[in-house]
Amino acid sequence: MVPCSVVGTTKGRRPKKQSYHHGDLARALVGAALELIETRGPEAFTLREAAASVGVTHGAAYRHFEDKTALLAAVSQEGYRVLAARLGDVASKTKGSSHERVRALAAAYLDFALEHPAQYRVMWGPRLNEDGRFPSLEAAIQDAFDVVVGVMKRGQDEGVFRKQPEARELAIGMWVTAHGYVELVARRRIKVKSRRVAVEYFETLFEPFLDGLERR
Amino acid sequence: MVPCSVVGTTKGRRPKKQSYHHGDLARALVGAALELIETRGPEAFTLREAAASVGVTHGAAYRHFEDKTALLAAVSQEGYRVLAARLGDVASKTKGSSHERVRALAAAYLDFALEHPAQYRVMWGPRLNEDGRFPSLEAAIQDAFDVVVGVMKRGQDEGVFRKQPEARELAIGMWVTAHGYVELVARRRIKVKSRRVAVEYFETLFEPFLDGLERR
DNA sequence: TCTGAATGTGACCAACGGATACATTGCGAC
DNA sequence: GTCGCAATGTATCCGTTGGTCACATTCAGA
Repeated sequence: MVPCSVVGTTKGRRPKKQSYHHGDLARALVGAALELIETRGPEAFTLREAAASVGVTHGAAYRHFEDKTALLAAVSQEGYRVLAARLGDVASKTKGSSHERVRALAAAYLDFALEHPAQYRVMWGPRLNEDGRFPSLEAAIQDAFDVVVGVMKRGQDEGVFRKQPEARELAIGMWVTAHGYVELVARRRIKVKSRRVAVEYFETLFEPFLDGLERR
Repeated sequence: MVPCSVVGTTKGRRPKKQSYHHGDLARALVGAALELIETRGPEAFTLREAAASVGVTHGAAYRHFEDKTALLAAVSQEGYRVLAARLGDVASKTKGSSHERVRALAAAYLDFALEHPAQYRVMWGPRLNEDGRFPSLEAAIQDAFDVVVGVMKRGQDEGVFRKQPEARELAIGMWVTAHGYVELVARRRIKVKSRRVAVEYFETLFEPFLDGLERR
């Protein structure tokens, strides 16, 4: 499997057509799409260019993706998969108080979003799940979200966080804040010099929310 | 001026070509664009259709807008103009404490965003101000933002809100929260039955932030 | 009234997303 | 092994879109 190219290894080099069949075109297309989106922006992204960049006619893409939107959904899903993995890592490896865990979680979220701004925009982009298309994308989003809910729940179980509202609501509050902040930074409404500064500035904004988490 | 149609009066009826020149095509196009965007979504919006809907060739649009993006920028600017007006209204007319004024401001923001979800998406859409195009759009955004800063400043002057961080930062915190919330609602990550419920739910999420505003 | 600037038209272009008929290939049944 | 079919990729076509340009029409000021 995966003879020619894998996600992240699609750097420019066209596999020079060693065989009629590609091997794992679906994955290669997602990789190419990711690269194009990150370099030229989601708006400029075209199916044809993605196909060409892996050495294949644009028609071939339709064997693996129903439409352009479906390919974008795959890119989005891949993003949520990586995000969930990172969040899960942070959640399990962070020692210390639940407060610190939440802070680390937020930092990981910001890091991901600011490292891959274009992909992040796809992940929040056009209505990808209109009428329940792409249930696997929906699941990937849920996975990422569940990590946050888990951390909140743990904080409650340890008696550090308040028990009302429920962990789910606390997680939503955090998501609202982090995402809103990312958007304002990405759209240059908040100007920060570096990613590190962005995270630091966020933490001061985030402090009231953290205080609000405290057990009453 | 404005002989044929004005923003908001472009309902379907084609002005049946009474004259070769339209009169105020720029405004009419923005109105038509708004209507199309709100009905079919920003992605499906086309310049040609907007031009056709006001009874004009698509080429004519280019006499008034450099590009499709420029037309979208105008739609966005119109949105910020209305938003700023509404916020200004609420800010000046709300009696009571500064807390209540901030709450009312947030409610007005949410109302606007949830009333015009598609336009709101354009307002946060593709990178419209890349490299400082559309300075007037930038100004419109600033106007809306300044209303919020003003309310925060007033709260500080009255000694109700803390003086650190500055009013500007407080306003940003509020913007982050409100916008993040709008996005989660619009993308159905937060499910609410009605706009009223959406605003109510927001206020519970928003409470910690309001508490954090308190003078120390 | 005449004339140039502003505005709208119509034809044209390249690129895109999508569909379809056809070519090539891998793989399981025999 | 080889045979046949399903999977995959190709070539070509189509309608639509954003954008340009030469030309037509109109308006307004001298």
